[in-house]
Amino acid sequence: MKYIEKLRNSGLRPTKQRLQICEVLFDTETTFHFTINDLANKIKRQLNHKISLATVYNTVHAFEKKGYLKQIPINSNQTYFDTNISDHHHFYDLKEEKLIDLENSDVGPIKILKKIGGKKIKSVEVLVKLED
Amino acid sequence: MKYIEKLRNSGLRPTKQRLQICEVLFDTETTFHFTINDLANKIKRQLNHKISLATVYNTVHAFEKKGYLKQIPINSNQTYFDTNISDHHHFYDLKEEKLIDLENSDVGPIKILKKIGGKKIKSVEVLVKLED
DNA sequence: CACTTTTTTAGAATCATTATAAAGTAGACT
DNA sequence: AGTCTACTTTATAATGATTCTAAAAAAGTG
Ligand SMILES: [Mn+2]
Ligand SMILES: [Mn+2]
Ligand SMILES: [Zn+2]
Ligand SMILES: [Zn+2]
Repeated sequence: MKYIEKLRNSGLRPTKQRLQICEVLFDTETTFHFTINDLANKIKRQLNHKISLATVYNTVHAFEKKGYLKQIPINSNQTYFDTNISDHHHFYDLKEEKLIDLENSDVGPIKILKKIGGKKIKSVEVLVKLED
Repeated sequence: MKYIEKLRNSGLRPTKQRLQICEVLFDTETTFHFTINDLANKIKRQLNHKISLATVYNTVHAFEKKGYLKQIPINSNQTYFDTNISDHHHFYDLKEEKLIDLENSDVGPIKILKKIGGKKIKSVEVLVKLED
């Protein structure tokens, strides 16, 4: 399996659940945005059995810490994650409550002119809210 | 009182609680970022009595809907609001878990080149995460 | 196989937020 | 002022996403 090494190299044991979650998350044509609940449903649908919700939470957080997933800063009652870990931004359609990728090339270069002493920039994320 | 008109013009009755929350929010030298809980504590401290938490929630949401407050898109277990309603952005210090204003002039102009049919851009918000 | 450590799991706990519904208040009109 | 109505406040309950717990299962090691 192609994810066994990836997990081992991250210090995560390649359990059946983690490998299955890898398939659902990463064996896809395109990247996508999801909440934990979205993912739990997708797993049940695709694999025809459920993985404990606690495991889904644990795994998503582990993958996020390892950099295999990104959290999207947005105000929602649920946390959104992204399988697209490239440097990119988002439209948020307020009516549809949907996220849409904005590639870095779709946004001009962003210059941060202000500096905070002793701190480094870890990420720059743009959220563009859309209305009708 | 200077907030009576403001509230009336928004279709909000100028109640004692709303006027007091206006004072705490807007009678300040500088703008600030807060959670509902921060605000409830600030009220108790500054006014020496408490306003029901439900009223604080109701009022903050009413003010946000009227445009007197902005919600800051950030992943936290609590929702952050901003009394600075100007077009501006934020640093988020991951270590200190603090928000810092980034004036629009501190960030170069942002060009959104991608368009979504039938949708208008309502806001463009940049979140710059800081680490040590 | 033993043994240790990590992981999974169901269910409970937490806690920010929202809903409920009864009591209070503001505004309008006699 | 008093009456009426719609809006607001409030304590409290309900909701629901997330985290915690602790016991059972699985993984890795030799
Ligand atoms: Mn969240
Ligand atoms: Mn929130
Ligand atoms: Zn994305
Ligand atoms: Zn701000």
